[in-house]
Amino acid sequence: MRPLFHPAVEDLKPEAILYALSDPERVAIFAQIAGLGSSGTCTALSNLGDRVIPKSSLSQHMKVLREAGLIRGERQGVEMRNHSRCQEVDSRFPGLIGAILSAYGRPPAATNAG
Amino acid sequence: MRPLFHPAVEDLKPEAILYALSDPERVAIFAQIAGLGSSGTCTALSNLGDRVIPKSSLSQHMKVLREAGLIRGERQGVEMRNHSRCQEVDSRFPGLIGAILSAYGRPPAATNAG
DNA sequence: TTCCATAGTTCAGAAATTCGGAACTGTTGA
DNA sequence: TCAACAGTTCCGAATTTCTGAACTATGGAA
Repeated sequence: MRPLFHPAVEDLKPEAILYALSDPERVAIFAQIAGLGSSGTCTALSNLGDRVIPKSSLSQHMKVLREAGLIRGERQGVEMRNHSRCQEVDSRFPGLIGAILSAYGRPPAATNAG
Repeated sequence: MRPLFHPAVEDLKPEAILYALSDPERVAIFAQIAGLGSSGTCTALSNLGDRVIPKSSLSQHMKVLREAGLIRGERQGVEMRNHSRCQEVDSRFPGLIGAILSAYGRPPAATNAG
């Protein structure tokens, strides 16, 4: 398995972020991770909505979020701890994540994306 | 040719807006329309970037922007006048368009999206 | 060490989407 | 009636997405 790729803050691309968050399922995942403040495992994120996301699909979703720079994933034992990169993204694109989450009716926690 | 579809403000979907603006070519088109303040024809929008967009592709792009509720197109004689729906979108999702255009390095005019 | 369970990734084929040239529609003007 | 023009629709090729199955990696038990 190849190591996970995480873009540097200066390499963040708005199109990747918008694309990643143009899928409600990914938004639910991201909002959960960002809302927790802490990390979350993939498995814990697989049944947020009205269906159970197949794990191969979930893995793809996580990859899209990761490569857009929205989350950081690091292996911890058997599982993967995912946490949001809201502050980094916000430093690069101020207000973007907040506006997006608000539009989805998922008001961001001030400490995470404000 | 079927009549153009434009969603009502209350039917705007964040996912459609983010998807539409996850393509830099569409962002360029939208920014041009929004920035003009006035309307623009499709043809005038076809060579904004570093390539000429084929007109069938351009037509698709316009459709995506239109159906996301970002622009309104109305036939005027032979051509189509397109104008932005920034204010309507902004009334529904405050700050969203501004944050997105800013992230793309296309600061929105205050009168159009603020 | 070997085996098993768990967490997540990668593979691969089917389904869906996107791209763009060619054909078409609708409007204007000669 | 015809030609020119603006934009849409069609349709086949290329790309992307989806997801079950196979695989990798880690940890714990025997």
